[in-house]
Amino acid sequence: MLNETEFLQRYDASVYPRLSVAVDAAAMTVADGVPAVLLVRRTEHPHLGRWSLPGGFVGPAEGLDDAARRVLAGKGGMGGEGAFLEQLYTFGAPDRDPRTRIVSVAYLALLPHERLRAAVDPDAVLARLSVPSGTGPAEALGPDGEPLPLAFDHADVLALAVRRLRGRLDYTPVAFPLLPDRFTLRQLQDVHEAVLGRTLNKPAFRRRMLDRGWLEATGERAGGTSFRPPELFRYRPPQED
Amino acid sequence: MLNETEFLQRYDASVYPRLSVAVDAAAMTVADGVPAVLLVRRTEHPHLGRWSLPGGFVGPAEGLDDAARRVLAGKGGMGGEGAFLEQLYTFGAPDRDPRTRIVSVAYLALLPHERLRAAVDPDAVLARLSVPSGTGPAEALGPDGEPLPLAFDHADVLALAVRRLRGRLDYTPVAFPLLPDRFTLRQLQDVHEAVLGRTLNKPAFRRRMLDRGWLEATGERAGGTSFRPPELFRYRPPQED
DNA sequence: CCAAAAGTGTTGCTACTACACCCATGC
DNA sequence: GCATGGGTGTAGTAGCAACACTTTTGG
Repeated sequence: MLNETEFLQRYDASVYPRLSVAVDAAAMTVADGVPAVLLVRRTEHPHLGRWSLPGGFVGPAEGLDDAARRVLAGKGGMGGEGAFLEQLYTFGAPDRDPRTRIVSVAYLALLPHERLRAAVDPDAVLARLSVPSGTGPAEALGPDGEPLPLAFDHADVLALAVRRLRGRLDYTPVAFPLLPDRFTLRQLQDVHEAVLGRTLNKPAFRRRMLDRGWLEATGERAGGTSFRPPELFRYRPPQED
Repeated sequence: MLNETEFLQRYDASVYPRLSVAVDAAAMTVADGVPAVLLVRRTEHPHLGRWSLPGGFVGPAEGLDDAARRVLAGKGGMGGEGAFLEQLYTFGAPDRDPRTRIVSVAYLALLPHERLRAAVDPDAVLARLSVPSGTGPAEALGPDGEPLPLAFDHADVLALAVRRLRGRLDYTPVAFPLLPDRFTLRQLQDVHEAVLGRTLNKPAFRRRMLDRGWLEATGERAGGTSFRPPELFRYRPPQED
C-alpha cells in the first residue's frame, strides 16, 4: 500500500477528463436610472460581432476569483482594487460554446457609474439592461436604444445577475458598491429603484435605510443645487458582534 | 478571413489550459431533529480514511447537473428520480486538492429521511451536522456522536449548504423535499426547527405556513397515536400567474 | 376521567406604507 | 417671495409572536 506522498508522486491527472474552465464577469452599475453592464464586441469567432461579457480562461494555478479580477482589470482600469466581486453561478451545458466544452464560472462585479464608464473603450459599450421580473433572459440595449445581440448564454447570465441583485438589495448592503464613497439618500433610492424597476416611497425608504444602521452621516452637504443641499452619507459596514 | 464554420474546424482547444472539473453532492435531510448529510469514507489517497461528499469528475460531454445526478445515483438508490437538486457554489482554490488542480462544482440535494437512510452502505454514514450561525466551517458527527474528519474543503461546502437552506427556508418551499409526500404540520415545523437550530412558536408557524398557500389539506389523518391524530398535508407548488 | 398533543382566538408589538407637511437654498 | 427637492411627523395597516385556551383521541 502506498502512503499519501508516494500516491501523489505517481498520480497521473491525464487519465481523468480535463475541460476548459473560463470566467465571465458581469461588471454592473446603475446608469440613468437603469441597471447597466459592460459588454465587449467579439472580434473573433465564434459569435463574431455579437456582444459578450469580458471573460477568459482560468490558468492552471490561478484561483477563480483571481481570474475574474484579472479579466476585469484587462478591460479598462476598473479591476481588482476594491470592486465588489461575487461568484454568481457556473454554466456548464455541453453545447454552450461551439468551439469545445467550456465550463464558465460567472461573476458579478459592482462598480460606481463613473468607474465603469471610464472602462468603456471603442470595442466596449455600457449596455442598459431590461430583465423581466419573473423568468426569461435579459435584453441589452445600446446607447441609442438599439438591441444588442448577445453571445453564448450571456443573456441568461445577465438575467441571473440582475435577479440576484434584486433579491439581495433588501437585506444585504449590495447597493453601496454601485455608488461613490459619499452619496445622498436620493442617489441611494435611485439605485434601488433602478434595480427593482419600480418607484419607492421616499419617507419609508429613508427610514428603512437609516434603521439598518449601514449609513453614517458625514455632516457635509452636496453643493451645486438650486435648492436645499442634501446631506452626504457614507456606507459603514455592519458591526460583527 | 475565415467564416465561423472554417474557424471551428481549425480550432485547437489544446492551446488553452484545461483543468479537471468535478461535482460534489451534499445529499441532505433532517434526522432526529438535526440536519444530516451523507458522507462516504475515502478508500484511496488523498485524505484516505477521512469522510467526503460523494463526488466525481465531469465527463467531456456531460452537463453539470447530469454529473451531479449520476454521482447521487451511484451512492445508493437515491439518485435522479425527482430529488431536489440545486447548484451551490464552485470551489476552485488552486491547492484545494493535492493531486492536481480540480475545480469542484458543489451541489445541494434534498431528500426525505427514509430515502437517504436507504442509501447508507457500510462505507457511508448519515452524519449529523453542526453549523455555527455566523461564519465558520461545519462539524460532522457520526452515529455515536464522534466527530468525523472531513476531506478537502468539504467542511466549507457543508457550512454553505446549511446556511443556504436556512436563508431560503422562509421564502421558498425548500422544506418540502425533506419530507415525505404527506406530512403533518408538526413534522414540517420539526424540519424548520432542525435547519434553523432553534425552536419556533407553534401557532405562529401554523398560520404562516397555511397563509403561504403552499399546503393542501388531504383530509386524512395520521394514525398510530395515543392522542388526537393530526391532519396530513401535501405540498402544492405555488401557482405561476 | 386523564394525559398528550392537535388546533384556535385574542392581544399586542413591530415594521412598513401613505400622505401631508415643513425646511433650506438659489434665483 | 417662490420654485424645488430635501427631510420629518403622524396615522393606518399587515404580519408576526406570545399566551391562554379548546378539541380530540387512546387508555
